[in-house]
Amino acid sequence: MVRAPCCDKMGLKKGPWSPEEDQILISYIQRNGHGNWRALPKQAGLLRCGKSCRLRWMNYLSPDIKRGNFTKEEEDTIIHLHEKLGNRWSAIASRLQGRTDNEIKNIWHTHLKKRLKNYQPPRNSKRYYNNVNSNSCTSIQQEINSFGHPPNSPQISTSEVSTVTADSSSIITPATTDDQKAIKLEEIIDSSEYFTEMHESLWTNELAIDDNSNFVTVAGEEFQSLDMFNTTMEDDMDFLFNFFIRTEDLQELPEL
DNA sequence: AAGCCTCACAACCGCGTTTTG
DNA sequence: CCAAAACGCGGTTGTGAGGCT
Repeated sequence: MVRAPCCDKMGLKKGPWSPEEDQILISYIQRNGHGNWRALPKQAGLLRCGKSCRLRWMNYLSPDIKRGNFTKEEEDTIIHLHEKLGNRWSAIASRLQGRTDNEIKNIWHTHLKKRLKNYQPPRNSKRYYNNVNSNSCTSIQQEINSFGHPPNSPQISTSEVSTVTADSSSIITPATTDDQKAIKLEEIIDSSEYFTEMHESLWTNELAIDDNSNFVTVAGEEFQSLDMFNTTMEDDMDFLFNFFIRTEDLQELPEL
């Protein structure tokens, strides 16, 4: 592959964008879209390379971008997804509405890495999930909505509350008992399609899925196996439970 | 007040992948 | 099918702002 000459070799401008340049780029894209980044700067009258224009638009000017500080919930999600996906910043960004890969990469290097630096997850961490705060509930719901969710199943709503039924759709219900907030995982995905077996057991104040004791979660006890899940769902369940564990762990992380 | 240091983040660079002719 | 062009990603750097001495 032949490398395109870099901007300075073509006499193009580099460095920070001026408000005037921003305005030209915004106006042009609003009028014409951005079908061809290579051709865009010339057509728009910008002395920038297409790559620079694309980056400026994608990372800063696009109206889809959410500005402002990351919430604790977003940070927790990033930490979890990084654990799951590694440095695949764009994949992480795709699961955080309005955040760019560059932004996530930056916040990882400047904030979150430090936050994790002195933290070692407990060995043999207990795979129970209890006493989770409501923000985490929301995070989990967002995660499940955006990850591994079967195409036809409904999205999870924070306000949804239900009881288990044989054909219930995926619902995670934040259940509050006194000061405790816990997750009651009632049924994640339609059992007939995504689970080889799904017992209709019901828990409150703990995350638990029962499969005739093959896979049991009780506060203080570890999960035992994922054998109950069929292969199409296994990765997603692995993700889900890792997330529960991580979220639990994260509650012990020091604040910045 | 000045100089130095640290931090945050926008932007660049190089390379792999995908698209196009 | 192939080469060139374009795109997109992740690592890295440059720079301005703010804090500290």
